[in-house]
Amino acid sequence: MSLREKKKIETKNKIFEVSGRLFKEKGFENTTVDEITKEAGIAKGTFFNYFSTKEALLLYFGEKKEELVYDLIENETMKNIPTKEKIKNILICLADSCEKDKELTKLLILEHTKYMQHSCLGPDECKNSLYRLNKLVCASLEEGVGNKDVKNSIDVKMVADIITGIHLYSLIVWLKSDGEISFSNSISEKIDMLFEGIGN
Amino acid sequence: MSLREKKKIETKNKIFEVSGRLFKEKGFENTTVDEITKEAGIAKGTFFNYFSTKEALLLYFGEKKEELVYDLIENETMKNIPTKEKIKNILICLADSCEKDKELTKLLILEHTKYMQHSCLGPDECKNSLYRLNKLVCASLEEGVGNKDVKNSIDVKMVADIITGIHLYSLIVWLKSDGEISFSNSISEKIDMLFEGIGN
DNA sequence: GCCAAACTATGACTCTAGTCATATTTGACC
DNA sequence: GGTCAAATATGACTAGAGTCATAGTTTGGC
Repeated sequence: MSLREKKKIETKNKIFEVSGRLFKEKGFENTTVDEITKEAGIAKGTFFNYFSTKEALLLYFGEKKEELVYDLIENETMKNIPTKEKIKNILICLADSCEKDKELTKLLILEHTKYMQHSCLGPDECKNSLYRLNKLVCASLEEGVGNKDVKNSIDVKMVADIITGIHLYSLIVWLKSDGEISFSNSISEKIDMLFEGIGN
Repeated sequence: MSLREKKKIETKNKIFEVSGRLFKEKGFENTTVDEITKEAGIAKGTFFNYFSTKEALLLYFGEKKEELVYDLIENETMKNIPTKEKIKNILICLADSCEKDKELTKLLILEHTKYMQHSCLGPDECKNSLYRLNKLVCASLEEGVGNKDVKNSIDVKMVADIITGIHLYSLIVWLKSDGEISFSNSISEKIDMLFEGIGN
């Protein structure tokens, strides 16, 4: 590795490390790019050579976090268990990961909502965690139709959308709550309802 | 009405009118508060006497829009029809309203997400359209349990959350699409699935 | 009509994200 | 180890949201 490459990685890590500390200390909004660069010992302009906006840095934190959780989820999808359990497990993995850092989760939801609108990326290229979840659920459901765990009359994509929606709104309710609700518990019960139906 | 009150209403309307035109012409982001105030013939500081932030103005547009749609929805809730149909109708009303101005809907989703996090308002005081929907659906479901349209073993609040989630994610998918999808159609099918269940 | 208090308008100012022309550093080649 | 081009760093600068001390207006009581 060349000196140039080494320095680049070092600087990016320095920004990541310093900003992580500052965000925890004073929150994302109350930390300025000026502070980050001063603490990191670089010029302000340099920051923007590494992250196109302050929000892009936040998304980078999100990516790092997702790398971890999607490894766990990958594992779950391999298992040979009933479809309902598999989908529950996927959602619980995600929920657990969110529960580990509520503040970051809040900020990321906001950023993802923002980028959802501005980016011209279709659902497929988009790195957004929701789309990723949607595709995983879709795959599990297709498997479920094959296994006869799931009615074969349904439109798999539509059900994946329902489940993604359940995840998203449960997340929002949990974020708004003061910690008395468990995100993963509430998700699990909702999936049961969807499988069994609510009508008489 | 005193002169003072009259002037206040006049100024607020002027801001509303001018900004509505500018937002349509060049979009929300590309319109500055400076431009709005110049066109409206007031000083910049005055703007902030009426709307605490530029985003608050956007939320005001949202409120005006919601006033209209919630009148229609109110009507639907009065009708004596099967619970499933009633809930579908509520969601379709909302969807139709969103479909009338996609750009505004996009911006409002973002603002609501933002305010969801900052405001310390609980679900009850919050004007957020999602919470309002949630409560309406909750009421219809309770009625449905009474009518035996809906299983009485279910947790009504939880099902209302599922339905709100379906609405939210369908909205997001529709916003991202290039108009080929109909928001209200997709919602309707999803509600059928929830009532019938997807499991075998 | 006059006055003080309450309310409203004003625009210069601050704060911060993001830009960009310029300066510095690095690496490849001779 | 000198030279050039590409990559990277720099910080003065711009733009736009939001603040606030001050100036101006309205009102109600006398």
